[in-house]
Amino acid sequence: MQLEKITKKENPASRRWYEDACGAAHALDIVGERWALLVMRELMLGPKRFTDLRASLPGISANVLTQRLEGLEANGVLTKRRLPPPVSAQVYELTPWGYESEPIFQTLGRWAARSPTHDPSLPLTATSLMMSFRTMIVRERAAGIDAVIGFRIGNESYRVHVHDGEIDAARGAFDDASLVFTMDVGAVMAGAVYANQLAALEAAGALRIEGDRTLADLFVSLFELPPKVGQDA
Amino acid sequence: MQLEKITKKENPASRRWYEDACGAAHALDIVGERWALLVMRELMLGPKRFTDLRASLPGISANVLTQRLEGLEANGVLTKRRLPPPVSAQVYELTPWGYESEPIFQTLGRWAARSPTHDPSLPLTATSLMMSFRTMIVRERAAGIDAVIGFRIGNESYRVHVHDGEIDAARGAFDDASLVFTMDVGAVMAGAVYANQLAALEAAGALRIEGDRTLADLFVSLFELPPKVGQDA
DNA sequence: CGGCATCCGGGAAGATACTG
DNA sequence: CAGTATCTTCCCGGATGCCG
Repeated sequence: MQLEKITKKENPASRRWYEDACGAAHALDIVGERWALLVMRELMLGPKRFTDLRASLPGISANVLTQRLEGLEANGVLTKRRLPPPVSAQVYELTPWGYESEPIFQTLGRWAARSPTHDPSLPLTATSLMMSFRTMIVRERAAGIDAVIGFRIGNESYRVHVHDGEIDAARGAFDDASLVFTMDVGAVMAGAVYANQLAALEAAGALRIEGDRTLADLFVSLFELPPKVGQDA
Repeated sequence: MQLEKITKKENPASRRWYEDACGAAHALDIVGERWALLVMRELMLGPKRFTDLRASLPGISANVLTQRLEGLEANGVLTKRRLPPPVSAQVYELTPWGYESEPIFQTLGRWAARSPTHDPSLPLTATSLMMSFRTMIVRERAAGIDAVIGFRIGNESYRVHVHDGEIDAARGAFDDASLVFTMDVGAVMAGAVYANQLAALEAAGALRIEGDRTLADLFVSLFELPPKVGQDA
């Protein structure tokens, strides 16, 4: 008789999940594997294709990305869709419920921004930058503003709409923008906003500003990071 | 002998960490490993000792728990503390910043409660139950209430204070409670609250109610789960 | 080129046993 | 009670190769 490993291998429910009715535990069953949340983050501003996801997440390997996409699709977080001709490419898109995960990123980000070990000098994807705007805006400061701002980051374009104390961000064109920022990588804009380096970065040539310069100065003053641990609010 | 410990953990650019300035990514660097968030969850209502953590997290092995506690301590999320005599036991306690992670559990839980694959029949720790109260309370329904309720869950005691539309929960005595629920496991109370089974569970002997029964009926009506995916709000 | 499937090495997680 | 020690299993990361 093969009395080999009858342990728990046979029990499929037991091995790799938390068996816990707690909502947070179930969330971790779905998105707790390595890279899963970052894949979702990169899809928060609209569908992307496999290769673009890989490019946004340096460090993820193709097979892991495949596994995560399969798992997230099986759990109803995203869907695989084929664009109509002539594009005819395959893209991955969050489901409506998948898009509802944004508050998870906001609470994680707000909490970790206070971490003593957070290093803001690391690279930042354009998507992360846009999501940080939505998270870190100080509503009262933006209350009276209604403006459209364009961003060129590498070869991507983003349209940012400030209105009613909030921020909308979308990938794509920004014909109606009254101000356009151009830069190579998202970290530049993060330095302008969160380290008050707008003027210095423009002088250094890392950031180009076209259009309403008063709005540019105003925009970068709308945001505020939570204080680091040990520093009082 | 000491040359055994050539930890590659020090290599900054290579292994296992997302290299991403995004706050959410940094949060995952800290709490993204398996079990880390659940360990923190079990500490959200106050310090616990190693063995109690293990008991609350069936499935975690001792060595993994040791590693998580070390990692979380190194990142300033919790501290190891020795209780003064005569208890003289070692406990783990969240730092103030560690306690600030509660919104992470709330957003994760609220999101996952809508999941099509969520199974509320799994076991639920007492801590999870208390945190679900804090998350799922409908403020308007609780607005006019000020009451103290005691819970005996297994051999643990919890004091729950409903006031100003919110819930405070703490481990420990509840001398001033006007109502006491007694049960073996937290899942019973979850059934009473979230599946409207209060009367049935009491009749079945799974739940004992002492004190203000009107308050008991009122209490279980204060909470509401978000609708499942596919069902309208 | 985009989207995987496959194979491999190393390390993290899991189970069990053991110690101060 | 509070963890080590050890061994096994499995996942992650990287490279390669297939197929439309």
